[in-house]
Amino acid sequence: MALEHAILVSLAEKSASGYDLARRFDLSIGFFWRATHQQIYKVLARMETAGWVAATTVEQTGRPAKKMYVPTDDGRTELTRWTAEPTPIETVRSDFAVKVRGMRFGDRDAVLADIARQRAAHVERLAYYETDAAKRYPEPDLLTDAELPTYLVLRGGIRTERTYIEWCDEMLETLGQRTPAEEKT
Amino acid sequence: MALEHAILVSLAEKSASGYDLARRFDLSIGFFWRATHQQIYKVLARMETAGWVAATTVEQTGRPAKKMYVPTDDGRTELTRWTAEPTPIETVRSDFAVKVRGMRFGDRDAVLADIARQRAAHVERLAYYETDAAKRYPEPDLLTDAELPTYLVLRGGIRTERTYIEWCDEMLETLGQRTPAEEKT
DNA sequence: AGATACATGTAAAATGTTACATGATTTT
DNA sequence: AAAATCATGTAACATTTTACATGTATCT
Repeated sequence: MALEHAILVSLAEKSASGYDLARRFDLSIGFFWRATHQQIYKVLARMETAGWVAATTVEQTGRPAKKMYVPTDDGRTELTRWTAEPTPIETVRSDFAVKVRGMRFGDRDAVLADIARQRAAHVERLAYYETDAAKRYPEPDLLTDAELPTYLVLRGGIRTERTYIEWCDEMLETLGQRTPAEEKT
Repeated sequence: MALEHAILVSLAEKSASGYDLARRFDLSIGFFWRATHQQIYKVLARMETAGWVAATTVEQTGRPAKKMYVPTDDGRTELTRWTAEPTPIETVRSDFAVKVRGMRFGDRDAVLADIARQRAAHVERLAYYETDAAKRYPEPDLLTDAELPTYLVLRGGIRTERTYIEWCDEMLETLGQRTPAEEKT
Protein backbone atom coordinates (compact mmCIF):
# COMPACT_ATOMS: atom_id res chain seq x y z
CA MET A 1 0.00 0.00 0.00
CA ALA A 2 2.86 2.36 0.65
CA LEU A 3 5.36 1.38 -2.01
CA GLU A 4 3.03 3.09 -4.45
CA HIS A 5 3.42 6.32 -2.54
CA ALA A 6 7.16 6.00 -2.19
CA ILE A 7 7.33 5.56 -5.97
CA LEU A 8 5.03 8.53 -6.54
CA VAL A 9 7.24 10.71 -4.34
CA SER A 10 10.35 9.56 -6.17
CA LEU A 11 8.79 10.12 -9.60
CA ALA A 12 7.50 13.53 -8.53
CA GLU A 13 11.07 14.44 -7.66
CA LYS A 14 12.29 13.21 -11.04
CA SER A 15 10.86 10.90 -13.69
CA ALA A 16 12.53 7.52 -13.93
CA SER A 17 12.47 4.02 -15.40
CA GLY A 18 11.84 0.95 -13.27
CA TYR A 19 15.55 0.30 -13.32
CA ASP A 20 16.32 3.86 -12.15
CA LEU A 21 13.81 3.49 -9.34
CA ALA A 22 15.38 0.20 -8.29
CA ARG A 23 18.69 1.97 -7.91
CA ARG A 24 17.12 4.87 -6.03
CA PHE A 25 15.65 2.31 -3.65
CA ASP A 26 19.19 1.12 -3.01
CA LEU A 27 20.25 4.65 -2.12
CA SER A 28 18.61 7.88 -0.93
CA ILE A 29 14.94 6.98 -0.56
CA GLY A 30 16.00 3.37 -0.03
CA PHE A 31 17.37 4.16 3.41
CA PHE A 32 13.80 4.54 4.58
CA TRP A 33 12.07 2.21 2.23
CA ARG A 34 13.44 -0.93 0.62
CA ALA A 35 12.18 -2.44 -2.61
CA THR A 36 13.58 -4.90 -5.11
CA HIS A 37 13.31 -4.43 -8.85
CA GLN A 38 10.81 -7.28 -9.13
CA GLN A 39 8.50 -5.55 -6.72
CA ILE A 40 8.95 -2.18 -8.39
CA TYR A 41 8.11 -3.47 -11.89
CA LYS A 42 5.00 -5.16 -10.57
CA VAL A 43 3.77 -2.13 -8.68
CA LEU A 44 4.61 0.21 -11.57
CA ALA A 45 2.45 -1.93 -13.86
CA ARG A 46 -0.40 -1.76 -11.39
CA MET A 47 0.00 1.98 -11.02
CA GLU A 48 -0.04 2.43 -14.79
CA THR A 49 -3.30 0.48 -14.98
CA ALA A 50 -4.70 2.64 -12.21
CA GLY A 51 -3.70 5.74 -14.16
CA TRP A 52 -1.33 7.12 -11.52
CA VAL A 53 1.69 7.04 -13.80
CA ALA A 54 2.26 7.20 -17.55
CA ALA A 55 5.10 5.56 -19.45
CA THR A 56 7.03 6.53 -22.57
CA THR A 57 9.46 4.14 -24.23
CA VAL A 58 12.81 5.82 -24.80
CA GLU A 59 15.20 4.29 -27.32
CA GLN A 60 18.87 4.55 -26.49
CA THR A 61 22.06 3.97 -28.44
CA GLY A 62 24.18 1.10 -27.17
CA ARG A 63 21.72 0.31 -24.44
CA PRO A 64 18.34 -1.38 -24.14
CA ALA A 65 15.31 0.86 -24.53
CA LYS A 66 13.75 1.97 -21.28
CA LYS A 67 10.28 2.96 -20.13
CA MET A 68 10.30 6.35 -18.50
CA TYR A 69 7.54 6.93 -15.98
CA VAL A 70 6.00 10.23 -14.89
CA PRO A 71 3.19 10.80 -12.41
CA THR A 72 -0.11 11.72 -14.05
CA ASP A 73 -2.48 14.36 -12.69
CA ASP A 74 -4.39 11.55 -10.99
CA GLY A 75 -1.15 10.34 -9.49
CA ARG A 76 -0.38 13.78 -8.14
CA THR A 77 -3.88 14.08 -6.73
CA GLU A 78 -3.42 10.75 -4.99
CA LEU A 79 -0.08 11.90 -3.63
CA THR A 80 -1.66 15.02 -2.19
CA ARG A 81 -4.52 13.01 -0.72
CA TRP A 82 -2.03 10.64 0.90
CA THR A 83 0.12 13.37 2.44
CA ALA A 84 -3.00 14.84 4.07
CA GLU A 85 -3.80 11.50 5.73
CA PRO A 86 -2.47 10.88 9.24
CA THR A 87 0.35 8.33 9.24
CA PRO A 88 -0.16 5.29 11.49
CA ILE A 89 2.25 5.26 14.42
CA GLU A 90 4.91 2.82 13.44
CA THR A 91 6.58 0.20 15.55
CA VAL A 92 10.04 -0.98 14.72
CA ARG A 93 10.36 -4.60 13.76
CA SER A 94 13.78 -5.66 14.83
CA ASP A 95 15.17 -9.15 14.44
CA PHE A 96 18.25 -7.91 16.21
CA ALA A 97 16.38 -6.76 19.34
CA VAL A 98 14.62 -10.12 19.51
CA LYS A 99 17.97 -11.84 19.25
CA VAL A 100 19.48 -9.77 22.06
CA ARG A 101 16.48 -10.63 24.16
CA GLY A 102 16.98 -14.31 23.40
CA MET A 103 20.73 -14.34 24.00
CA ARG A 104 20.50 -16.10 27.33
CA PHE A 105 18.90 -19.09 25.60
CA GLY A 106 21.63 -19.29 23.01
CA ASP A 107 25.20 -18.53 22.13
CA ARG A 108 26.15 -15.54 24.26
CA ASP A 109 29.55 -14.93 22.66
CA ALA A 110 28.09 -15.11 19.17
CA VAL A 111 25.49 -12.49 20.07
CA LEU A 112 28.24 -10.28 21.53
CA ALA A 113 30.13 -10.60 18.25
CA ASP A 114 26.92 -9.84 16.37
CA ILE A 115 26.41 -6.65 18.35
CA ALA A 116 29.91 -5.56 17.37
CA ARG A 117 29.13 -6.39 13.73
CA GLN A 118 25.92 -4.39 13.82
CA ARG A 119 27.77 -1.48 15.38
CA ALA A 120 30.39 -1.52 12.62
CA ALA A 121 27.74 -1.58 9.91
CA HIS A 122 25.95 1.40 11.42
CA VAL A 123 29.20 3.33 11.85
CA GLU A 124 29.74 2.84 8.14
CA ARG A 125 26.23 3.92 7.27
CA LEU A 126 26.48 6.98 9.49
CA ALA A 127 29.72 8.00 7.76
CA TYR A 128 27.97 7.65 4.42
CA TYR A 129 25.05 9.81 5.52
CA GLU A 130 27.30 12.46 7.00
CA THR A 131 29.43 12.68 3.89
CA ASP A 132 26.30 12.93 1.83
CA ALA A 133 24.88 15.65 4.06
CA ALA A 134 28.10 17.68 3.95
CA LYS A 135 28.24 17.41 0.17
CA ARG A 136 24.62 18.06 -0.67
CA TYR A 137 23.73 20.51 2.09
CA PRO A 138 26.90 22.40 3.00
CA GLU A 139 24.87 25.28 4.39
CA PRO A 140 21.83 23.90 6.21
CA ASP A 141 20.57 27.37 7.00
CA LEU A 142 20.23 28.24 3.35
CA LEU A 143 18.14 25.42 1.99
CA THR A 144 15.47 25.84 -0.66
CA ASP A 145 11.95 24.59 -0.03
CA ALA A 146 12.69 21.72 -2.39
CA GLU A 147 15.82 20.67 -0.50
CA LEU A 148 14.39 20.99 2.99
CA PRO A 149 12.34 17.76 3.17
CA THR A 150 15.11 15.53 1.83
CA TYR A 151 17.54 17.22 4.19
CA LEU A 152 15.29 16.61 7.18
CA VAL A 153 14.81 12.97 6.27
CA LEU A 154 18.56 12.57 5.99
CA ARG A 155 18.87 14.21 9.41
CA GLY A 156 16.50 11.55 10.71
CA GLY A 157 18.77 8.89 9.24
CA ILE A 158 21.82 10.42 10.92
CA ARG A 159 20.06 10.59 14.27
CA THR A 160 18.87 7.00 13.93
CA GLU A 161 22.33 5.69 13.12
CA ARG A 162 23.95 7.55 16.01
CA THR A 163 21.38 6.17 18.41
CA TYR A 164 21.91 2.65 17.13
CA ILE A 165 25.67 2.95 17.64
CA GLU A 166 25.24 4.35 21.16
CA TRP A 167 22.87 1.53 22.02
CA CYS A 168 25.39 -1.05 20.78
CA ASP A 169 28.06 0.64 22.90
CA GLU A 170 25.87 0.48 25.97
CA MET A 171 25.23 -3.21 25.37
CA LEU A 172 28.86 -4.03 24.76
CA GLU A 173 29.94 -2.19 27.89
CA THR A 174 27.28 -3.69 30.10
CA LEU A 175 27.69 -7.21 28.77
CA GLY A 176 31.47 -6.95 28.55
CA GLN A 177 31.74 -6.34 32.27
CA ARG A 178 30.09 -9.66 32.83
CA THR A 179 32.11 -11.90 30.61
CA PRO A 180 34.17 -14.29 32.78
CA ALA A 181 34.31 -16.52 29.70
CA GLU A 182 37.63 -15.19 28.46
CA GLU A 183 39.91 -16.53 31.18
CA LYS A 184 41.60 -18.91 28.84
CA THR A 185 45.10 -17.51 29.45
CA MET B 1 11.11 -16.55 9.24
CA ALA B 2 11.61 -14.49 12.33
CA LEU B 3 8.22 -14.62 14.02
CA GLU B 4 9.06 -18.23 14.83
CA HIS B 5 12.13 -17.10 16.68
CA ALA B 6 10.37 -14.30 18.49
CA ILE B 7 7.81 -16.87 19.66
CA LEU B 8 10.56 -19.28 20.70
CA VAL B 9 12.23 -16.55 22.75
CA SER B 10 8.95 -15.64 24.40
CA LEU B 11 8.10 -19.27 25.18
CA ALA B 12 11.61 -19.89 26.52
CA GLU B 13 11.03 -17.01 28.91
CA LYS B 14 7.71 -18.46 29.99
CA SER B 15 5.31 -20.98 28.47
CA ALA B 16 2.12 -19.52 27.08
CA SER B 17 -1.04 -20.08 25.05
CA GLY B 18 -1.60 -18.47 21.66
CA TYR B 19 -3.78 -15.94 23.36
CA ASP B 20 -1.09 -15.14 25.95
CA LEU B 21 1.45 -14.70 23.17
CA ALA B 22 -0.89 -12.36 21.32
CA ARG B 23 -1.02 -10.16 24.38
CA ARG B 24 2.73 -10.29 24.86
CA PHE B 25 3.06 -9.13 21.27
CA ASP B 26 0.97 -6.13 22.21
CA LEU B 27 3.36 -5.32 25.05
CA SER B 28 6.98 -6.04 25.99
CA ILE B 29 8.29 -8.07 23.08
CA GLY B 30 5.69 -6.41 20.88
CA PHE B 31 7.54 -3.12 20.94
CA PHE B 32 10.14 -4.72 18.70
CA TRP B 33 8.03 -7.23 16.90
CA ARG B 34 4.33 -6.97 16.05
CA ALA B 35 2.07 -9.94 15.41
CA THR B 36 -1.67 -10.44 15.39
CA HIS B 37 -3.37 -13.43 16.99
CA GLN B 38 -4.27 -14.85 13.57
CA GLN B 39 -0.65 -14.92 12.57
CA ILE B 40 0.45 -16.35 15.89
CA TYR B 41 -2.02 -19.25 15.77
CA LYS B 42 -0.95 -20.05 12.24
CA VAL B 43 2.76 -19.99 13.04
CA LEU B 44 2.26 -21.92 16.30
CA ALA B 45 0.53 -24.69 14.36
CA ARG B 46 3.41 -24.81 11.90
CA MET B 47 5.94 -24.87 14.72
CA GLU B 48 4.11 -27.72 16.43
CA THR B 49 4.22 -29.71 13.19
CA ALA B 50 7.91 -28.96 12.91
CA GLY B 51 8.40 -30.20 16.46
CA TRP B 52 9.73 -26.93 17.86
CA VAL B 53 6.95 -26.56 20.41
CA ALA B 54 4.65 -28.95 22.24
CA ALA B 55 1.11 -28.18 23.41
CA THR B 56 -0.91 -29.34 26.39
CA THR B 57 -4.60 -28.57 26.70
CA VAL B 58 -5.37 -27.03 30.07
CA GLU B 59 -8.96 -27.05 31.31
CA GLN B 60 -10.03 -24.03 33.32
CA THR B 61 -13.03 -23.25 35.48
CA GLY B 62 -15.24 -20.47 34.20
CA ARG B 63 -13.05 -19.98 31.16
CA PRO B 64 -12.44 -21.76 27.86
CA ALA B 65 -9.73 -24.38 27.84
CA LYS B 66 -6.40 -23.22 26.52
CA LYS B 67 -3.44 -24.83 24.79
CA MET B 68 -0.23 -24.15 26.64
CA TYR B 69 2.89 -24.25 24.53
CA VAL B 70 6.46 -24.99 25.62
CA PRO B 71 9.57 -25.13 23.47
CA THR B 72 10.80 -28.69 22.84
CA ASP B 73 14.46 -29.69 22.88
CA ASP B 74 14.46 -29.29 19.11
CA GLY B 75 12.98 -25.83 19.55
CA ARG B 76 15.70 -24.86 22.00
CA THR B 77 18.35 -26.23 19.66
CA GLU B 78 16.89 -24.13 16.86
CA LEU B 79 16.88 -21.08 19.12
CA THR B 80 20.56 -21.59 19.93
CA ARG B 81 21.39 -22.12 16.27
CA TRP B 82 19.56 -18.90 15.39
CA THR B 83 21.27 -16.78 18.04
CA ALA B 84 24.65 -17.92 16.71
CA GLU B 85 23.75 -16.72 13.21
CA PRO B 86 24.74 -13.19 12.21
CA THR B 87 21.70 -10.89 11.98
CA PRO B 88 21.19 -9.13 8.64
CA ILE B 89 21.73 -5.39 8.90
CA GLU B 90 18.27 -3.95 9.03
CA THR B 91 16.93 -0.90 7.29
CA VAL B 92 14.05 0.99 8.75
CA ARG B 93 10.92 1.08 6.68
CA SER B 94 9.21 4.31 7.45
CA ASP B 95 6.01 5.49 5.85
CA PHE B 96 6.40 8.64 7.86
CA ALA B 97 9.84 9.48 6.45
CA VAL B 98 8.53 8.94 2.92
CA LYS B 99 5.65 11.28 3.69
CA VAL B 100 7.95 13.99 5.03
CA ARG B 101 10.02 13.64 1.88
CA GLY B 102 6.88 14.01 -0.22
CA MET B 103 5.45 16.97 1.68
CA ARG B 104 6.32 19.49 -0.97
CA PHE B 105 4.06 17.66 -3.42
CA GLY B 106 1.16 17.62 -1.03
CA ASP B 107 -0.52 19.25 1.91
CA ARG B 108 2.24 20.97 3.85
CA ASP B 109 0.13 21.98 6.86
CA ALA B 110 -1.33 18.50 7.17
CA VAL B 111 2.17 17.01 7.25
CA LEU B 112 3.19 19.56 9.90
CA ALA B 113 0.20 18.48 11.97
CA ASP B 114 1.13 14.86 11.38
CA ILE B 115 4.66 15.45 12.66
CA ALA B 116 3.17 16.92 15.85
CA ARG B 117 0.89 13.88 16.15
CA GLN B 118 3.78 11.48 15.73
CA ARG B 119 5.75 13.39 18.32
CA ALA B 120 2.91 13.16 20.84
CA ALA B 121 2.56 9.41 20.28
CA HIS B 122 6.25 8.87 20.85
CA VAL B 123 6.27 11.05 23.96
CA GLU B 124 3.56 8.78 25.31
CA ARG B 125 5.43 5.64 24.41
CA LEU B 126 8.63 6.96 25.95
CA ALA B 127 6.80 7.69 29.19
CA TYR B 128 5.47 4.15 29.19
CA TYR B 129 8.93 2.65 28.66
CA GLU B 130 10.49 4.83 31.34
CA THR B 131 7.84 3.96 33.88
CA ASP B 132 8.30 0.32 33.05
CA ALA B 133 12.08 0.58 33.38
CA ALA B 134 11.85 2.35 36.75
CA LYS B 135 9.44 -0.27 38.03
CA ARG B 136 11.10 -3.41 36.72
CA TYR B 137 14.73 -2.38 36.97
CA PRO B 138 15.02 0.11 39.85
CA GLU B 139 18.71 -0.68 40.25
CA PRO B 140 20.26 -1.19 36.82
CA ASP B 141 23.65 -1.99 38.33
CA LEU B 142 22.27 -5.01 40.12
CA LEU B 143 20.59 -6.96 37.37
CA THR B 144 20.58 -10.73 37.12
CA ASP B 145 21.78 -12.43 33.94
CA ALA B 146 18.16 -13.21 33.16
CA GLU B 147 17.07 -9.57 33.50
CA LEU B 148 19.95 -8.03 31.61
CA PRO B 149 18.86 -8.78 28.01
CA THR B 150 15.30 -7.54 28.47
CA TYR B 151 16.64 -4.48 30.22
CA LEU B 152 19.02 -3.71 27.36
CA VAL B 153 16.28 -4.12 24.77
CA LEU B 154 14.08 -1.75 26.76
CA ARG B 155 17.00 0.68 26.85
CA GLY B 156 17.09 0.46 23.06
CA GLY B 157 13.41 1.32 22.98
CA ILE B 158 13.95 4.33 25.23
CA ARG B 159 16.83 5.57 23.08
CA THR B 160 14.79 5.07 19.91
CA GLU B 161 11.81 7.01 21.25
CA ARG B 162 13.96 9.89 22.46
CA THR B 163 15.62 10.14 19.08
CA TYR B 164 12.29 10.11 17.29
CA ILE B 165 11.01 12.94 19.49
CA GLU B 166 14.17 15.00 18.95
CA TRP B 167 13.89 14.47 15.22
CA CYS B 168 10.27 15.67 15.25
CA ASP B 169 11.37 18.73 17.22
CA GLU B 170 14.06 19.52 14.70
CA MET B 171 11.56 19.23 11.87
CA LEU B 172 8.93 21.34 13.59
CA GLU B 173 11.47 24.06 14.39
CA THR B 174 12.99 24.12 10.93
CA LEU B 175 9.68 23.97 9.10
CA GLY B 176 7.94 26.28 11.56
CA GLN B 177 10.37 29.08 10.77
CA ARG B 178 9.24 28.91 7.19
CA THR B 179 5.49 29.00 7.60
CA PRO B 180 4.14 32.30 6.30
CA ALA B 181 0.81 30.51 5.92
CA GLU B 182 -0.61 31.57 9.26
CA GLU B 183 -1.05 35.28 8.68
CA LYS B 184 -4.79 35.04 8.75
CA THR B 185 -5.21 37.55 11.62
C1' DA C 1 36.86 -14.62 -21.46
C1' DG C 2 34.31 -13.27 -17.51
C1' DA C 3 32.21 -9.90 -14.68
C1' DT C 4 29.45 -5.94 -14.19
C1' DA C 5 26.00 -2.50 -15.68
C1' DC C 6 21.84 -1.77 -18.18
C1' DA C 7 17.02 -3.13 -18.78
C1' DT C 8 12.57 -5.71 -17.96
C1' DG C 9 10.02 -9.01 -16.55
C1' DT C 10 7.40 -13.99 -14.77
C1' DA C 11 6.46 -17.49 -11.23
C1' DA C 12 6.41 -19.60 -6.92
C1' DA C 13 6.70 -19.45 -2.11
C1' DA C 14 6.55 -17.22 2.18
C1' DT C 15 4.67 -13.70 5.15
C1' DG C 16 1.49 -10.61 6.80
C1' DT C 17 -3.15 -8.21 7.02
C1' DT C 18 -8.11 -7.99 7.13
C1' DA C 19 -12.46 -9.98 7.42
C1' DC C 20 -15.25 -13.52 9.16
C1' DA C 21 -16.71 -16.98 12.70
C1' DT C 22 -18.00 -18.82 17.33
C1' DG C 23 -18.97 -19.05 22.12
C1' DA C 24 -18.56 -18.52 27.37
C1' DT C 25 -17.86 -15.32 31.19
C1' DT C 26 -17.14 -11.14 33.48
C1' DT C 27 -17.46 -6.27 33.96
C1' DT C 28 -19.98 -1.83 33.32
C1' DA D 1 -28.30 -5.13 28.17
C1' DA D 2 -24.06 -4.19 26.11
C1' DA D 3 -19.23 -4.26 26.03
C1' DA D 4 -14.95 -6.28 27.12
C1' DT D 5 -12.02 -10.31 28.17
C1' DC D 6 -10.85 -15.02 27.36
C1' DA D 7 -9.94 -18.42 23.77
C1' DT D 8 -9.15 -20.41 19.07
C1' DG D 9 -9.35 -20.56 14.64
C1' DT D 10 -10.46 -20.26 8.89
C1' DA D 11 -10.44 -17.79 4.49
C1' DA D 12 -9.34 -14.35 1.36
C1' DC D 13 -6.35 -11.01 0.01
C1' DA D 14 -2.14 -8.27 -0.27
C1' DT D 15 2.66 -7.85 0.08
C1' DT D 16 7.30 -9.35 0.03
C1' DT D 17 11.04 -12.43 -1.00
C1' DT D 18 13.49 -15.68 -3.79
C1' DA D 19 14.34 -18.01 -7.86
C1' DC D 20 14.21 -18.11 -12.69
C1' DA D 21 14.65 -15.96 -17.34
C1' DT D 22 16.73 -13.17 -21.19
C1' DG D 23 19.67 -10.21 -23.80
C1' DT D 24 23.11 -6.24 -25.05
C1' DA D 25 27.16 -3.53 -24.05
C1' DT D 26 30.98 -2.16 -21.60
C1' DC D 27 34.74 -2.82 -18.51
C1' DT D 28 38.78 -5.67 -16.67
